[in-house]
Formats: sequence, structure tokens, C-alpha cells
Amino acid sequence: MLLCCILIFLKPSLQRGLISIQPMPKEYNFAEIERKWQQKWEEMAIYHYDWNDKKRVPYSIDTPPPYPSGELHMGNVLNWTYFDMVARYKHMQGFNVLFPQGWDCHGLGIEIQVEKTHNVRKRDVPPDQFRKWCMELVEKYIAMMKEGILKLGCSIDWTTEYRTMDPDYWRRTQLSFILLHKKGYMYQGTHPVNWCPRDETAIADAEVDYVKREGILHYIRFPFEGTGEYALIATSRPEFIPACVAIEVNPNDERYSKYVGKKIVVPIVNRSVTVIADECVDPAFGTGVVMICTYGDKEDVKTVIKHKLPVIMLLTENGRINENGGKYAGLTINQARAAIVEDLTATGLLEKTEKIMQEVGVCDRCKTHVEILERKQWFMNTRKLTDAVEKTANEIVWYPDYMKNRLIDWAKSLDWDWVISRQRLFATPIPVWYCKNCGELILAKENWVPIDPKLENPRINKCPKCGGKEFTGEQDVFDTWMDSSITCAVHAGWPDRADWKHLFPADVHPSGTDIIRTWAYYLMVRHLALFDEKPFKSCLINGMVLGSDGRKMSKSLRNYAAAPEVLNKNGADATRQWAAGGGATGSDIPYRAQDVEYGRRFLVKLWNASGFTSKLLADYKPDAQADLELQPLDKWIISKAENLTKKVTEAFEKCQFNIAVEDIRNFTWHVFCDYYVEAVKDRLYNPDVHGQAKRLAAQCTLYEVLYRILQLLAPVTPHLTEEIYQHMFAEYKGFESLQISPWPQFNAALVNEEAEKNGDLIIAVISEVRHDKAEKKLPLNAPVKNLIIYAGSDENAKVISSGSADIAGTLKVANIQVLSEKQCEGRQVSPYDVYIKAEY
RNA sequence: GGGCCGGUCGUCUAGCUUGGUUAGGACGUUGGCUUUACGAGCCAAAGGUCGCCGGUUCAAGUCCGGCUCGGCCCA
Repeated sequence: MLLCCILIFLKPSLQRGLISIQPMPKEYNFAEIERKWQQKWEEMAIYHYDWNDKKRVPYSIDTPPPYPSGELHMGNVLNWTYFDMVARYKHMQGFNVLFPQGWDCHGLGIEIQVEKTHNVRKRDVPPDQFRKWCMELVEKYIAMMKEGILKLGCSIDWTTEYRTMDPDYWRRTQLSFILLHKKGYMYQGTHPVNWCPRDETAIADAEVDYVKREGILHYIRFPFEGTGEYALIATSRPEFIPACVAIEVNPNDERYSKYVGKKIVVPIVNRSVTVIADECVDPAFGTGVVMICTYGDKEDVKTVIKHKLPVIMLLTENGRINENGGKYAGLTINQARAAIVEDLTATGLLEKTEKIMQEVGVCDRCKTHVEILERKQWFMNTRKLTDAVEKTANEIVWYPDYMKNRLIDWAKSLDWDWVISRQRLFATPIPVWYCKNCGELILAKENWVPIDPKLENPRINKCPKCGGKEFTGEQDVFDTWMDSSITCAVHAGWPDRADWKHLFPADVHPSGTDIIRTWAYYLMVRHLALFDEKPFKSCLINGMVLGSDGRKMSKSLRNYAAAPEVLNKNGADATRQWAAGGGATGSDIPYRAQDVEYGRRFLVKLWNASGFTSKLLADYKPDAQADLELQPLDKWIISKAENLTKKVTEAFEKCQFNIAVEDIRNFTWHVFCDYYVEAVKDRLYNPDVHGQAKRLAAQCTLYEVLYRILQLLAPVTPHLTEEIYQHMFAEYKGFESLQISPWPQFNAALVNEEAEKNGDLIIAVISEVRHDKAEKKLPLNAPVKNLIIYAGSDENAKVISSGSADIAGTLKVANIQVLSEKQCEGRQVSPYDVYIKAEY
């Protein structure tokens, strides 16, 4: 039985010449090691997805193409470490892993930075020049981020690299639009939309941030028609008075119910509007009377639709008052507010003002107060998919599970369809034209794309409706999310590869808690609409990286850590341990330099332990057939290594990286280094005392357990484990890289509960003698003349005796006596009924 | 106002799904020590009424209800 276990454990490789273990260098130079392996892995091409391999099961990671915004930040580090660990783990498990990398280039963020850098607005320069500047900036940022990702040591298949700003990617975005248009999901409409007056474009709900701000509540008298009475209304936006279309009260508010249906005069413009009733008015807010304007906020939009009120558009696209504002036309919103307040004061209609805290919507890119405008826009009918989104979200595996609520709640909360058109420049063009004669919409044919309708005419001779020969290309462009919400299909090879369904749906989509409502949601609606299929089978969520003070990390709070600095100072393997072990998957984790430093210390420990082991194994021939006599502690650690394998594998399966990394570290540091290595030193140094077979047993166990540690750790700290593997194991194990060695299978036959129990007792005895030495302030290598162990029972005595050689060896005991009797003398080996007495 | 998450040694954090060791780890603190690897180390110690109240149970950090305080998202 024993021999059988060893054979299973050893998995002896092919018979070759006898292999010896290469000694390890003393110095651990992480910068050099990490750079070296990053290059070599690239040369070995071990991360390339094999498109022709139909045997291995594919595993596809829907890497979210990042928005190039400058240097890599710690949030990216957390994110990429998460899915790189998954990629490496799956790789070792034998999957054909697709780990692509793209860049989500378009969008307002870049345009705003270009405008700032060149001190221009989008209309000030020719569009081509503007786009060129955007592309230059994007390339600069991609280079910065790519450097960081490479330094982190991600197992990306760089042959898949793509940019959404390339026309070849436009082609996919445009094709998806054409298909969805044909399926009836795309429509044009004049609806109120969120509008950023600074950027002069429509934006989606998801691009609106809400900030708390102090505002002023104005109490204004609105006289009733003909009665001499007046209603006092409270508003924070008096500048919208010219666009006031109704006054609203709560029907249950006894103060005002009698006025419902009456006419009231809007001051300043002297227009009559009706008092209407709606239960959504909060009687406790202000005076309980509010004015409805088109449009002061989203509530106004709902009210206008519900009560079929007229619309008076007051604002221009750049946020000024238009001709409907009468004498205020041409003023900015703020100027108009000041002017109107002044006029109200002059006429005595402003009763009072008070300060209030309010939440206002701002553009998430430029932080300008968002207005609501009615403009013709393109929409995707996303709301009809809400039930499907909910159903699909429930079918998908979420890590952690509760995160699915974020998606479902968001989908259900949406009031408006997704506005997919933008009035910007740096984006994918919308592939449609309009007949100049009759206005007929010309949708691009599927084989026309990529195409820019601003530069090219539709490839038809005449308008199919009126025969007109002149066309206007669509000037609007797509929301950036139109590019990035088809990645699951694009990564799989859609639309070019006939076999793209082989990789679709993606196996995992990684996302941050902050972008579930955008990325996960848009992926879901696009793919459901296009293919009637879920985009991904599981969703792995990372939390936000907080500063060390627990607050959101930001440069202004001075708790910001720059990822390139952290990586340069500590190396990728140490930084990755912080990401893996900093907290439970999905929860926000603070960046703490101590955690990274702890990671680095662990690596030094493992490096030293491996170096020392390599010396102890200098004469060990792993491929030599030899007789082994496994000792209790050998069996003990072999069994523990097997249970560790089971636990770590389960943790990786559930994406519980923190559990995996903690268990491996504790086993390595405390079980392997502190106890096992110490305990077998004497056996290794003195074969004449202990015998060659027991010495070989220790060598073999050291060798195989260390290998197991390296394998389990390989997804977390790929560089250091590879370096040690190459020195000590590559020749015998035969894999070009540890990264492509097969993930260890849990082998129940090697689990030996009795051996673990026995070993624990032996270790406890050793530990107790160490305590004794520590208390007596003796060095740990102080010789012990006599050690008497009162085992308390025959059973314990037998166990301790079986390990007495290792006990005596590691503790430098000259004479060891193990007695079955129960004698409460000396020190108790807690929690056993065992006592020890040491004489020095 | 609604939803979700969280409150665990001085600090950060795990454990809660599936109730049952002495509540685990890290940082920090204190004391000791050249184990023929590692002082970037080793051996130890101190430090927790698991936010509060109640319930279920033989047994609650863990399950249930209420409260409270934070965070995020939404209205």
C-alpha cells in the first residue's frame, strides 16, 4: 500500500539519464526574473489560442477592452489579476484558453482631453484633424497601459489585439446595427434626451452621474387669473419660468385641491397655464406647489407625457436660452437665472429664497450639469428586452452571486430606451443616409461596411422611393458602448469565422461593480437582440480599489497609488498577491502597501526555501529507482498537500482567490518551511544515523511537495514559480513551462487522516519543546540532554515513538524517552494529554 | 423613499451559503533567538462582550425579525 502511494505520488517520468537538481542562485532579483519570463512566454507562444484545436474544450474570457485613459491604475491591476488567474488556472487544467486584448478607443473622454490639450472645441478644426489628434492621444495611452499590463505578467494572447477605432472594428459595430435595424430594434425618434451642453451631445442614462450640491430654492408668487390670489411655488430653477407649462399640486393636499383646474399666470412671460393634480407631488417639499417646465428634470418629462402637456423648448444645444426665452434669449443658463431672479425681485414676486441640498445630474465625462432636450436621435429599443435580461441574469453564474441584483435592478429601473446616437466626431459612424429629395432612410447594405456616410455616398443609383439621386450622410455617430457591447461575439470570431459559436457565449465576463449597469447590461441587450443568446456564461465581479484610508482612491485625496510605481517597486508577483488576497471577490479592497510587502516577503521566503531545498537535493536523482521508507512526517505532509490541492482547486473553481492564496501561503510558510523542512534536516544530514532509505524518503517528499506548491501558486505568482520550476523541475517533469503543466488532480488515495493526526501530534511535541527553549531564552539549536515524553497512552506513545528520530534530530536531543504512562509533569503538549520534560 | 452591501483585536481583512474547534490571517505592538536556507528571518506573547436588541436551537459571528451606523446604486 505504502509503495503504491508513492508511485502514484511520484508519477515517474520517462527513463532517461539520471537527472540532478540544479542549485538555485542566492539572490532573488524579481525585476530580472519577471522581465525574463514575460519575454520567454511570449517567445514560447504558450498563451496563443489554438483556433484549429477542436479537441480541447475552449475557455473564452471576454476581456473588457479598457478605455485608454493614461497609466494603468490599481483598479486595472485588480481586474486584470483576477481574470489572468482564471486564464492561467484554466490553461493548466487543459482548456484551450482564449484571452484576447482590445482597446475601447472612441468616446467623449478622449475628445474632451483633446479639446483641452489643443485648446479648441470640436467645431474649431476640420473633423479629420480632430480625429487625428484623438487617435494620437489614444495610441499614447494604449502604450502606457500596455506597458503596465505586460509588467503585471498577464497571459494575454497578443495576436488578438484590436482597437475599436480601426475601420475593421467599425465594420462589426456597423454590421450589428444593420442587423438590429432589420430586426426592428433600432429607431429614430424625437424624445427628450439627456444632453450635455458643454459637449453638445446626447448622452445615455448610464453616462449621467449624480452629485450633491447646494442650491437655492426660490419661493415665487404665481397669481391666479382674475382673483387677486396667488400660489407660492418653490423652484430651484427659476430660469425655466419661460418654459413653464403647468402648475402641479398633490390632489390630497387640502390646501390646494380647490385650485385644481384653475388658470394661473406665469410671471415674467404672462402666460396662463392650468393647475393640475398628481400624487407624485410631495406636499412637504417647498410649498407643495411645483411648476412643470420643459424640461427642468426627468420628472417634468414624465408629467408632460402623462398629462399631455405642450412642450416649450427653451435651450439651445450649447446651453443658452433660445428665442422662446424672449428677452433672455442668448443668455447662458446661469445668466438667465440671475436676470430672472432680478426681474422677479423688482416686481415683488420673489417672496424669499433658502438654501437646499440637492442631487443634480452631471455629465460623467466633463461634470457639466446635464439638461434635457428634445432632439431627433437614434434609439435601441432596449426596454422590450428587460424581462429577457432578468431571466438571463438569473441563468448566469455570478461571482459573487448577489451581484446579479445590480444588473436586474438597473434593467428594471430604466425609464427610457438607450440613446445610441451622439453628436460627436471620434466614434463609429452610423451607416445610414437620407434622400435629399424625399427624406427616405437608406440603410447601408451588410457588405458595404465599414463605411463613413459623411465621406461616401450610398452604393445605389437612386432613391428607391422617389428616384432622387442626392443623399445626405448621417452626421451623428454611435455611442462608444455600441462598439464595446459586442465583444463576446467579436472575440469568438463573429462575423468572419463560420465556427464562431464554438467560442460563444464567452465562458466568463469580468466586470467591476461600477460598470455592471453599463458593460454587463449593454452586452446583454446587444447579444440577446442579435443572437437570441446570452453573451456570457458567468460574470466575475471585482470591487473598487480604495485608498489605504478606506476612501475611494483619488489623486485629490492624496491616497492614490500609481500602478507602475507599485509594480516597479515590488514586482508583479507581490502585487498580484495583494490583488488576489486583499479581500473577498466582489468586495471593495483598500490598497495597502503592507499587503504588497507581505507578498514580497512571502516570495523571498519561498525563494530561500527552494534554494535550500535544492541544496538538500544536490545528490537526489528524481528518476532513479530507489527504496524509500516514508516516515510519519513525510506521510503527514503528503496528505496535507493533497488536501490543500483539493481546497485550492475548489477555491479557484469558485473564484475565491483570497482563500486560495491564503491557504497556499500558510501551507508553504508554516507547514512546509517551519515544520517539515526543519524536522527532516537531521535525516538529510546524517544518513549514517537514520539510514539512506529514510533520507531518500525525505528528499522525495521535499521534491514533490515543493512542486505541488509551485503548481498551486502558478496562477497567482507565475514568474517566481516558473523560475524555480526551471531550476529544479523542468528537466525531470518535462514541461516547457510550469504554466502548461497539468493542474494537479486531487488524489484521495494519498489522503491519510491517520497520518495527519499522528503528524499533528509529533509536530505538537516539537512545538512544545521549542516553547520550552524560548521561555528559557535558549537558542533553538541548544542541545537537550534528556527529553522525556509522557505520552499518556500506549497509542500516543506508539505514534510519538514512530517520529522520535525526527523529533530528536530537529531539537538536538541526545536521549529521548517515550513513556506510555500518564504523568502531569513538565509542560503539557496542548491539547493532548501528553507532557514533556526537557533537561539541558 | 426604494434596492444592494457592510459593521469581527489598535488598523485592514477572512469566516456567514451548509449553525458545532481555542473566531483565522496580515500590518502594527511587546519579549526572546545566529536552527550547517532565509534578521526581508525564526520562536513566542499580548490584543476580540464578532454594531445593538430580541427570536429559533442542546448550540448563533453564522439562521430569522427589529433597530442603528456607514458605503454604493437608484428615485
